[in-house]
Amino acid sequence: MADINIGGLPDGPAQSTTASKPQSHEPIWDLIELLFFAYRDFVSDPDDVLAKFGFGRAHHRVMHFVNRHPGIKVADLLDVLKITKQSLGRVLKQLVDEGYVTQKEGENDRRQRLLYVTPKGEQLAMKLAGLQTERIARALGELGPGAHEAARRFLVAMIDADGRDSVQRLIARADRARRPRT
Amino acid sequence: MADINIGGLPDGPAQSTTASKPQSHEPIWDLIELLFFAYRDFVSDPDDVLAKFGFGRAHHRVMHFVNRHPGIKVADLLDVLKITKQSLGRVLKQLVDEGYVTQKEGENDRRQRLLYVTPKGEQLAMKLAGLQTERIARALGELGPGAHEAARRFLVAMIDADGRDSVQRLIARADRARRPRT
DNA sequence: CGAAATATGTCAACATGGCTGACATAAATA
DNA sequence: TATTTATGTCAGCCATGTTGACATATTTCG
Repeated sequence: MADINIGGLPDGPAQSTTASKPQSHEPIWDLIELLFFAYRDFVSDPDDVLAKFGFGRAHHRVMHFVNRHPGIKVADLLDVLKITKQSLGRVLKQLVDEGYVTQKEGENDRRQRLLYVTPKGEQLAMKLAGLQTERIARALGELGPGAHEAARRFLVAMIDADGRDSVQRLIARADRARRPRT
Repeated sequence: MADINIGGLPDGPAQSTTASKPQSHEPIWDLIELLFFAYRDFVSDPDDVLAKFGFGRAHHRVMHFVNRHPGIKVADLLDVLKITKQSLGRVLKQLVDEGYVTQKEGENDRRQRLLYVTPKGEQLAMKLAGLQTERIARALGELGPGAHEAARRFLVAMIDADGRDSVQRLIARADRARRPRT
């Protein structure tokens, strides 16, 4: 343990022991700031790689979700990213033009453009996911065995109540889609 | 087993039980995606308020750190935010011009511009922190009593190893600065 | 003291990635 | 057939990041 423990205090400033009361007491400074720092570093690893490809974070997000959810509809991707179709269109066009993503007509509904990564696209997506996994694995490795589950539960609880179900379904569905063996 | 997963199953797809092995096996999809979703929603609450003031996320970050670390030097703020002085200068100027932040000459070193929030600035900063605290408190409230500590440890571990110490010192220092009573 | 380093500010130009609004096309559906 | 839906696209704007060059005070060092 030693000096891990941000403030040096074993139980936070006032919230830890009163976590059940949601009144607007003192801000939960430590988690507010830690979320900022953790996320800042979390996205920084891929950024360096992406720069070499002439891509940015927007491309990363698209690549990630297309790779992870093969055959995703444009509309669903928009919903996940919560951006406009114009913003998506810009980066998606580049990814398609440069051969990282392909589009396929929907079988039932031929208006739909289902999105898939190409082998080249998958390679990049997996590379980026690998970087982020390294960081997460290192972090989890420093903590106890329950850390993965604890982190997952915390992050899920942080998501908007209404979007939470669809996010969980999305992730669950992807697990089935990407790993048919088991 | 059902297909809602995330918060449900005690041992995930493959990572939960092998969390201690840091080899680059299968990406840790769930945490990668959950970090994205959680952070996306985490910053969305303040965004709405900021929009009414004509401010954006960049202003929020500056307001936050100046409020939380009164008298912070410009150089230190740059270091924390990891942006260029030109980017900072733009938003900082607006915040100063509109009376949310003030600058004071350093006592020892008169080249320094130490940054403070005005009462008006503090009000806004606390409002924003309150929104984020609501979300965090709600999340922690849904989880067990150890959740705050677990989240803190996970987030700290996610930070770059080299920056981690300075972040922890920063947070610890701020706790002392902002709450001299105790 | 004078030179060099430091802390900050500023101008100009550019890139990325959000946004709105308007409009076009093809396919599904009522 | 008329309408709705899924998608694409053009045009322009805004926020916020970048680099590079340069200016000004002030401190520090030789």
